[in-house]
Amino acid sequence: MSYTIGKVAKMMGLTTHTLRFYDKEGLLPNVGKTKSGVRQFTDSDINWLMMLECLKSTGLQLKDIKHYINLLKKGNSSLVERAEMFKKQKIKCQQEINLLKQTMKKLDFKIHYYEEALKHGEENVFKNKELVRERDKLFKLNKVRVSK
Amino acid sequence: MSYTIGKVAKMMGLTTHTLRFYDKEGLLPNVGKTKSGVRQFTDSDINWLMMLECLKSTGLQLKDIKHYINLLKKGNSSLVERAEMFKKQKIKCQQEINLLKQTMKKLDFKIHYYEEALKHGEENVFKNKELVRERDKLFKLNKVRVSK
DNA sequence: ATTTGACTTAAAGCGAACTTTAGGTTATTC
DNA sequence: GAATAACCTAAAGTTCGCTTTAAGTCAAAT
Repeated sequence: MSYTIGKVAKMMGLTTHTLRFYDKEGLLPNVGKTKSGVRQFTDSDINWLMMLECLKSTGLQLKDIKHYINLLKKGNSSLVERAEMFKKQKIKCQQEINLLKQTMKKLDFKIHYYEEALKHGEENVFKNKELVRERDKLFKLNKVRVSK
Repeated sequence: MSYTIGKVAKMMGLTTHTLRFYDKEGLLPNVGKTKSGVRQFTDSDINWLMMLECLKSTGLQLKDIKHYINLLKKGNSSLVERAEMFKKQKIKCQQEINLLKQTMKKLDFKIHYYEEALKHGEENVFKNKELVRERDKLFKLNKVRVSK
């Protein structure tokens, strides 16, 4: 069984343009072509595409994935480096999550602020001392030190 | 008290280039200039810059922040829209976090995979049925339906 | 007085991941 | 057999948030 680029695009939720772009970038090794140049995707190409999507979803950049392809081609001798790749990526991912959690807190504050503003008028919001404390805790940039 | 662009850059951990860029983009309303054209930042400009950094950290794009500036200028009548802005942003942020948590699981799987591969050889990893199940659970793209 | 360093504008460049355009060939369907 | 749909390559364009470059003015220090 083989699939045209259009079929594959639909299957994967990508555009044909994106698939050709990936091919051009060397992210689709092994995709064959007919004599007239039409790409023929096999099931194994589809499987690789699924893997590619998964790697993307782990936050890897396309160039990282290309590097990963090269590591795969090296076989056994690249096992350690491949493992390292994912460990590093996990750390980055966790940091990202921590940052977003901080961000959530700031957004909650802003939302709280606007609730109060709608209830009591914007000019009265910071008469609520609790809100002032909350703001100061969340929004002071600790790197900033305004020394005269 | 007023500060030159260089001082402010140091204070805020930005470059002078970035500050001029923000100014050009209309993200720094109210920054004055000397007759010779040199920017003079006041404490209130610094405070606004801190707010700007905070807004950025909530995941807003510069154009959103610009829009927010316009809303601020409108005063009271924009309260509801400003509130909406942050509520929407919170939803986006939560979705992002959920995605990254999924990503973490995938990375954990990959790391687990490579631990096993280093212990028992890559060709033997999927003799461990538990790992196979784990893989299938995490890495099946549900949007993909390879129909004939 | 001249050199150094900080400031200015305007415009081009960058990196990531595509997307769009242009111009053309092939395959299918009525 | 002719229209239409799907494919092809190559290259330029897009968006975002800066960064870099170029060419110059201005102010302070030696």
